[in-house]
Amino acid sequence: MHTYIEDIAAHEGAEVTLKGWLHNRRSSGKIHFLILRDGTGFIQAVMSKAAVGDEMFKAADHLSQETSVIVTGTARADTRAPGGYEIDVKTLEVVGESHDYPITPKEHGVDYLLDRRHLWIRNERQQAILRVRHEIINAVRDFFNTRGFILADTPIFTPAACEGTTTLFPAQYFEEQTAYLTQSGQLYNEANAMALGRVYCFGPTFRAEKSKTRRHLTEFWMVEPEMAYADLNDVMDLAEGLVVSVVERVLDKRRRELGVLERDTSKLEAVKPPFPRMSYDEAVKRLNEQGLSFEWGGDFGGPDETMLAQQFDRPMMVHHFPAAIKAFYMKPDPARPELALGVDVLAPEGYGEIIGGGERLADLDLLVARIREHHLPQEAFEWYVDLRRYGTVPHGGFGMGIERVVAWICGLEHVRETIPYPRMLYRLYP
RNA sequence: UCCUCAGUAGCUCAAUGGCAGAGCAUCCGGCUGUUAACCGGAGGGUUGCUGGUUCGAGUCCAGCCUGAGGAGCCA
Repeated sequence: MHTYIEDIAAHEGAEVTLKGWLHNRRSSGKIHFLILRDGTGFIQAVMSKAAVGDEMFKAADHLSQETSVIVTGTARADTRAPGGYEIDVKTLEVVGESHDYPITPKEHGVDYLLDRRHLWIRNERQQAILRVRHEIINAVRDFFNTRGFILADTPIFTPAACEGTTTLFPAQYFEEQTAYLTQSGQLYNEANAMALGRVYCFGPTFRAEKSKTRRHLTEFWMVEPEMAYADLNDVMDLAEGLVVSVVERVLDKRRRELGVLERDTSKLEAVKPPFPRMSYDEAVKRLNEQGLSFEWGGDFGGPDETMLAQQFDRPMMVHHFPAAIKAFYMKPDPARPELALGVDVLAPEGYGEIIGGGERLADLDLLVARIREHHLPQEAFEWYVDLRRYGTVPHGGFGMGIERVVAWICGLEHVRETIPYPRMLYRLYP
């Protein structure tokens, strides 16, 4: 049995064994300060020459960064310790040596760190981010699971594009057929919703876009809920509830990690319902009032999204987009067919779009016409069209990009730090 | 794909067209309360690559390579 650092408070005054790695070391002539980490936290182990004797003290002289060690000693409360506790070392055993660890306590460039991502994640800050990511994913799953949604995952190998526009990663599929890595579970989700009522899928998504920005990865994780018998308002209510629930959960369970990241939590505490909801028409008007010349009919760029979101202290929604800039499966507004019943959720503080979705096109004839207009091969979509042939109903849902949500909640500059091994244009290692 | 910027010691960065430097890391020595500990010493260089201008190029010019930020596209 050994003790995890996160549980140290329960062992005050007792002798404990910690198993971990040496994170850093400071030394004086007759006293060593060894910073240990074990994946659950960091703690300072104090080794005095008088307590352990010359031999063990000298052996600890040359312990280097990331040496794996087993330390036994007494847990002691100490106001000088950042975590409130220290260990007075009785014995120390080296499990595995570490020489010339490449990530030193000083600064490093992003490229250098990404080439050593497998080691970079040992860093306290990176650990905090990955813990928040874990909490966000759990919060998302709990949100849907406690509301009657069924997890029904969609395939990663797909026969054709879900949305004709973006580029796909091809893969050889047995003999003569090419498969593509999924760029959205959307279409399969609709079929699943017709079977199970309310569903969600949660998995990796692949986009072969040559995007080179702080908001893009080629491989990212997306959660996509879909509801039968739902309209645009139901979709917006669901998106709002999800975001509020996730932020509350992180504030509740991961305060310590947000502190490590120096996140201004007052910005997150402001994330309360209701979120402002604004039509595309209104958004265009606002942009022009703010001095950005934006023409009706275009899609928002980064600066446009930032300008819109900056006017509020919580996420905002833009709905009723021009149909021309949205996917073929979006339902047109019956009152104004040039508009699509889609919605985007924009995160505050300039983080941009975190959710995109809306009400789907449920009418058979119109869907077939749209597939033709978009020059998509109808044979590949016959199964999807079937959903309109056999008991079609109003339905809708959305997709939420996990990495963008993590970046926003953690207050990060770039989504590359939000996933253990980011895949980007020009980056496939490690 | 386009635009902008960057590339010098293991790492982070200095160096007016004129001797290649500092901090950290590593190694040696000192220190019983350090918090990216501190103090003293040592080793460490094909200045991304190729060519050009010049008495002389890390520095100026051209091309290429690699990366970053942004655009487009999207979550």
